Order: sequence, then structure tokens, then C-alpha cells
Amino acid sequence: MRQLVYEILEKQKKALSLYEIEQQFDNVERSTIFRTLKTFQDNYLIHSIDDGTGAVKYALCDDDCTCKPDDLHIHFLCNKCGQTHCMKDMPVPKMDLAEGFSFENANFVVKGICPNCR
Amino acid sequence: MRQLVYEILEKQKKALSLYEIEQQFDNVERSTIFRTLKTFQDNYLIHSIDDGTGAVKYALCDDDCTCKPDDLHIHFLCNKCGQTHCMKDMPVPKMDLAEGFSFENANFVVKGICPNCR
DNA sequence: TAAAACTTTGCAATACTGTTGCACGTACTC
DNA sequence: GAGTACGTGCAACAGTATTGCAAAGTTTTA
Repeated sequence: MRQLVYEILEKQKKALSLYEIEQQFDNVERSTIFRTLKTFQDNYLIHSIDDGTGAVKYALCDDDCTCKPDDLHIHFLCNKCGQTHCMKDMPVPKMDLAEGFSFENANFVVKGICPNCR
Repeated sequence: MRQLVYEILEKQKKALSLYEIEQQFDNVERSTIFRTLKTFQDNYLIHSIDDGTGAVKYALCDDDCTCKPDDLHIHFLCNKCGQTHCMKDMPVPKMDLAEGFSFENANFVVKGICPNCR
């Protein structure tokens, strides 16, 4: 199961939701995939993205990814097809926060139209 | 009803979820507030923020806000108290997207600890 | 002013995603 | 072969968002 889920994520260049992964199988329970993804996440194999569509999406981490603030990159959500792309070469810019605010994490989702949908 | 909801949002400096607004009333239906907020949103009085907590939050727009890409600002979610602050003086940085991607909108949520929680 | 038209509200029900409890089955260990 | 650990599927539940419908309230119109 873990191998299969991993392969599905590997094949895709985009981030997939639990539901989308489920669709790739004939007869596998949501909960099974859910727990597989959770295992992956606990072991830093994947990262999850909340792109605001209501469904969390998952994508493989790079080999050297530690899922720490330094590794954060931007995600792109296409308003037309709903696909979420990892912009792994675009780090989330560091912001100078107002006095008293400390930085721990960030979520930067850019929305627009992807090349396939123009 | 609209006046009351507006006043609640006006009083708060942070963004409120549907549930939090509901708490401010004694006996008002979620759906009523929901539709009120929707009306506000349709008329560009408020903007909604999905900070990844699972509940969408709402905050008043500035007078001159058009809710267009130029008006986008950063939001800060405190990992301790869960409150979401509008950083209205911090615009979302413009990113040079890869070839073929067009920009329409963005959601930039910074997470950390707010001054009250340190 | 009374009827008609429209708006707002509350209740109930539903959708969707995520999450957990439990039982069964398989595989591994001794 | 008994015992243990793990993975899977089913069913149920949680939380938020959303909609249909009817009753109540408000405005318009003749």
C-alpha cells in the first residue's frame, strides 16, 4: 500500500488530495490511504498543503527537505482546473513581522491560471 | 442583523470565524450570520481568510479596499491562541511566476506566536 | 389600507472532508 | 501451534459549510 501510494505521488508533478488519490485505486478505503499519508507525513516523506479549496493536498518532499521553515516553498493553485503545483524553486520570502510577532511557519498559495489552462 | 454583525467585526482587530461571531449573540442562527457574511462579501465589505485552521475567518476591508490583487495583505495566525491578525500594512509580495503562470490572487498566512502569547 | 411582492430568519437537513474505534485477517516470532 | 504485531475495511462520528422550506416581517402598489 505504501509503495503504491508513493508511486502515485511520484508520478504526479502536482499535489494530490486524499480524494484524488483514492480515485486512482479501484477499491481502497479512504481511511487506509489517510493513515498511509499520515505515516508518510510523520516521517517527513511528504508535506501537506492547504490551498483553500477545502481539501488538503499532499506532495512528495525533496530528498533534502526537512519540512522546516527554511524549506517552505510557494504553491500555485489553478483557478480553472483546481490543480495545485509545487513551486519548489520559489521559497517563501522572509517577512519582517511587526514587533512582538515571531515566525514559525508560513503558507503561501498563489492563485491564477496555469499553463495548461490558458 | 447586518448592523450588528458589522459592529462586531468593527470592534475586533482580528479576523473572526463564523463560530466566533455566533458566540457573540444569544440566539442567532449560524445560517443567518452565514448569509449576512455572504452578502457582505458579495458587496466587498469584508474579506475572508482561510488560515488553515479549518474555519474561514472574516475581517472588514479598508474603506479603499477593492479586494483586488493590489489590496492583498498578509495574515498572521498565532499557533498558541489561534487568533488571526490582519497585517494591513504588509502587502503580499509580488512573485515572478514561472513561464505560463498568470497571477490572479494569493493567500499568504504567516504562523507563529503573537505578542499576547509570548 | 389591504393585498401582493419581496426579504429575512430559524429550523432542519445535507454535503464534504477528515478522523477514530473496532473487528477481522495476515504475517511474523518463538 | 499459540501469541503478538501490523494493516485493512467498515462504520460511525466530528466539524464546518451550505441549502430548502416555511413562517414572520417589511415594503410596495393599487
